[in-house]
Amino acid sequence: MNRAGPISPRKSALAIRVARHLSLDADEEAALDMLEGVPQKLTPGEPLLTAGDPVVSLFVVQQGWLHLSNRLPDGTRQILRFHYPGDLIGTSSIPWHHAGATLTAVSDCIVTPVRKADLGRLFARHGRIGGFLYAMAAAESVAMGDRLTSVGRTDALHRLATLLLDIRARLRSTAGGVVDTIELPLTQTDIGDALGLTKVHVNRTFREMEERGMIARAGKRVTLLDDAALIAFTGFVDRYASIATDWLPEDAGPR
Amino acid sequence: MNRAGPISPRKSALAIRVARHLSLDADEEAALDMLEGVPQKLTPGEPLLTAGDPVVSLFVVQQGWLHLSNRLPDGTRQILRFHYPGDLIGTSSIPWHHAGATLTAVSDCIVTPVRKADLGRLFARHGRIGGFLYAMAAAESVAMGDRLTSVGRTDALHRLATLLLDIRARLRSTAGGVVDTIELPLTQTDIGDALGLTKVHVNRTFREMEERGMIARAGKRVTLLDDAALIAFTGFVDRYASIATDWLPEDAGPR
DNA sequence: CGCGTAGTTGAAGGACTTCAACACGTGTGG
DNA sequence: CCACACGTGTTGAAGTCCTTCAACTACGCG
Repeated sequence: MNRAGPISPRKSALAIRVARHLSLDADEEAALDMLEGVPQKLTPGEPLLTAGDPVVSLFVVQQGWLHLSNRLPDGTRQILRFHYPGDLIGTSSIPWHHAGATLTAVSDCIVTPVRKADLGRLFARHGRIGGFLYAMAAAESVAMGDRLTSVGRTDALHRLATLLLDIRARLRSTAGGVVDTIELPLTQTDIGDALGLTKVHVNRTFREMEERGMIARAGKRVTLLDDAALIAFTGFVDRYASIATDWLPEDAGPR
Repeated sequence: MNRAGPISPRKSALAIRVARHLSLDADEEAALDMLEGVPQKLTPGEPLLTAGDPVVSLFVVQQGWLHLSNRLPDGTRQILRFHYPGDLIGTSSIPWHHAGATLTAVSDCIVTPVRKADLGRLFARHGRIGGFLYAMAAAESVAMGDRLTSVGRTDALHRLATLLLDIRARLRSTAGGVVDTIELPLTQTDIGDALGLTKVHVNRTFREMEERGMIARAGKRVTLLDDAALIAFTGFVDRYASIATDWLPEDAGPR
């Protein structure tokens, strides 16, 4: 359960994220440091967890992108969300003993396992951290609601524009600085599976965005040309910009 | 913050649900009993929380249905999920100071407020309960993923069939017994907003389900005629049947 | 160089929407 | 007590956005 010292001397991306939102005492910090297991590498397209698999561990994304997806009996797929460094993933298997959906690496990834029982102890002993994880989950749930709204109620142009803004917002919040060019490791098929469209129509929609001067493309690189216009066009709201923790007690209190 | 004794002497639907999954000690039980405020009534169509409103309290559903929705600039609406007795709602406002989406009563409802700061204390002091709430949120998130998959990747017939099975499953898990006739308080416009369809097409789809012998209708009452066939048709999975808590410590431990 | 995957484009078809009208029930005020 | 308004449900006809099918091109890698 300890992290392998020589391999990864750095702090976990999750610990960093928690610490950015919550001032931790020594106990809490130690608990977070003990939480994750040995880092594990994934290559693009490699599944980490398949729906139905028995699960004893969740994972923390340290590097790279993954996506969470469902597959229907007829083989079609729906991508539910993308995950980035600092995300706790596999949470769809918490309420059951088997995975509720499939996790797949999009790019080269490094993830660290978190045993469910260890997460349980973290919740029981360091509930403020549990509260923060709850807030993170709530934010992701709202973001998924935005996606559902986009897929259920808008046309292809709006869906794609929203997705690009969403990805850009996530990259900004992890990369730190301002990003306006996105290096997309996704295929157009992937994008279609996220938006509820065919790859053919994704392609046509990209072209239309280009013709309208909304984006510029160069291979897998996409540049958003007019931020303000795109945000006005889609009504996009950045759900990751901040996570409130002022509803949690200031300190951990007596234990 | 105390429940008004004479008005509602019964246990909260949330406390009942937690106790069904977790064996609580006296401390935990007391904390749950202190959590909720004075019950509040809602009439059908009445908003409880509108996206953007400042929020200091979440709510527990004691009676009735509500739905969570987003509204787009052009006035169209997407219903994200329905909420039933025992659900903790308004969680989409936890990560922020303003509501992330709108909550509206579908039928006559009774809800009890939970102040965010009180929830924070519950997480900090009784982390096992926090863990259970986390698991509940994860299950709801998976259910929303199923809805997204349905809307993004299936036709109207599958979407409606899945929604009916989903509603039926929720009613079963709260009502206890087996239910095969559903009294729908929803308009066809509501259903369309949940499925990403127009009310016109919802109507045609109802008719087609009837013609195919999948359902029978009498006013707002819908009967599912062949369970096995419907489940096979949709690939429906009941996400509410059970919530695992064995990843949490057996007891609260020293505090 | 050849093979596989991803991207691109055209043409035809289909699922759903839009527009429009009417039916039905319920509550409300003249 | 009927007239009327209003929300909901229902149905038809026309239109549109997206899919399907089918090529063909571009790119990367053995």
